[in-house]
Amino acid sequence: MTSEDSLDALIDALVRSTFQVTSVLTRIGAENDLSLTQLRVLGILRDRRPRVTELAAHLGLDKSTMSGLVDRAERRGLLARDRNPHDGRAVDVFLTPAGRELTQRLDVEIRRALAPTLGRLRPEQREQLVGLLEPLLGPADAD
Amino acid sequence: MTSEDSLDALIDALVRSTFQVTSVLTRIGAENDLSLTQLRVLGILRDRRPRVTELAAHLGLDKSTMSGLVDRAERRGLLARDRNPHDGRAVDVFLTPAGRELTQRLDVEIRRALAPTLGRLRPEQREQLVGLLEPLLGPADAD
DNA sequence: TTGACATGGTTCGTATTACCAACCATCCTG
DNA sequence: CAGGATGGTTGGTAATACGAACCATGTCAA
Repeated sequence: MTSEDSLDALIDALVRSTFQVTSVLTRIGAENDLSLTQLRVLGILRDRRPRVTELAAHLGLDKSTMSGLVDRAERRGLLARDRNPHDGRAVDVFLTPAGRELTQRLDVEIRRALAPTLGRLRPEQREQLVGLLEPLLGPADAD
Repeated sequence: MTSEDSLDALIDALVRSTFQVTSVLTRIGAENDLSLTQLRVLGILRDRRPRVTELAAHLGLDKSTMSGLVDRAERRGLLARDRNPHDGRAVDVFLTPAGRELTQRLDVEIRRALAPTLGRLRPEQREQLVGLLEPLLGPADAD
C-alpha cells in the first residue's frame, strides 16, 4: 500500500465519520427545534462571550447572517445581546440561563447518542483515537 | 482517567474534527456554487443511480426537499432524471457527463485540501486511524 | 481637533434549503 | 377491479445565507 492509498483511505473514513456525526447532531438539534448552526452557536457561547462578528468568524458566516441567527435565538430567550463597554460599536452575545440550561441538556443528549457507537472501542483504543485526532485539530473550539 | 473521561475526550475530539472537515467541504462547495447538501448528492450519484426517494433517505431529507434539489441541479446540467423502467412511479437520478466531471474535480480539491493536515501523520498512524474509524462507520456511503 | 477612513451591526432583497400537507399517477393486493 | 400503499411533484411557510447599503462609533493623521 503506497502512501497515497493510505491517505485516500483516511480521507474517505474521515469524511464518512463527519457525515455520521453531523447527522446525529442535526437530529438532536431538530428534536429541540435547533438547526445545526444554532447548535454550534450555543456550543460556542457555553464558555465565551464574543461579539457578533467574532461569532460569525468562528462559524465562517457573514455578519448579516449572524445578526439574524442571534435575533431568532434572542427572541426565543436562549441568548441576549449587550453593548460592549469598551467599544460602543460592538455587541456582546451570551447565553441566558434558559439558553445555558438547554445547552447542557443538548450536551447530555449528544453524549448519550454517540456513546453506544464509541463505546464499542476499548478504553485504550479511545485514547489512541483521541491521540491521533488531537494533532489534526485547529485551535480549541469544542462544539 | 476513568472510562467516562476517555469517552468525553473522544466525543469532543470527534465533534471538533467533524466541524473542521465540514468547514473544508463547505468552502470547496461554495467555491463551486454548491451547498454541502448538493456536494453530498453528487458524491452519492458518483457510483449509484438511485430514485428520488432513495436519495432523500440517504441524506435524511424529505422527498419534497429532494425534488427541489434535483430540480436545481438538473437545471444546471449536473444531473438528469429518467423514469424507472420497472416502476412507472419512480424517477431515477444520475450524473450527466458535466456532473461527473465536476464531481471528479471536487474530489481532487477535497483531497488536496485535507492532505496537508492529514499528511502530518506518519503512514502507519494513518492506517491506525482508519482502522479505528472503520468499525464506527455505518454501511458504506463515502461522501 | 477635525476630517477621512476603518470597523461593527443592522436592514433589505434574493436564492436556497427544508418541512408539511395536499395532490396525482402508478403499483399492488384481496 | 376497488382500495390502499408508494413515489414524486407542487404550493405554502420559515430558516439560513449572502451581498450591498446604511448608520454609529472608533482611530489616525494632517
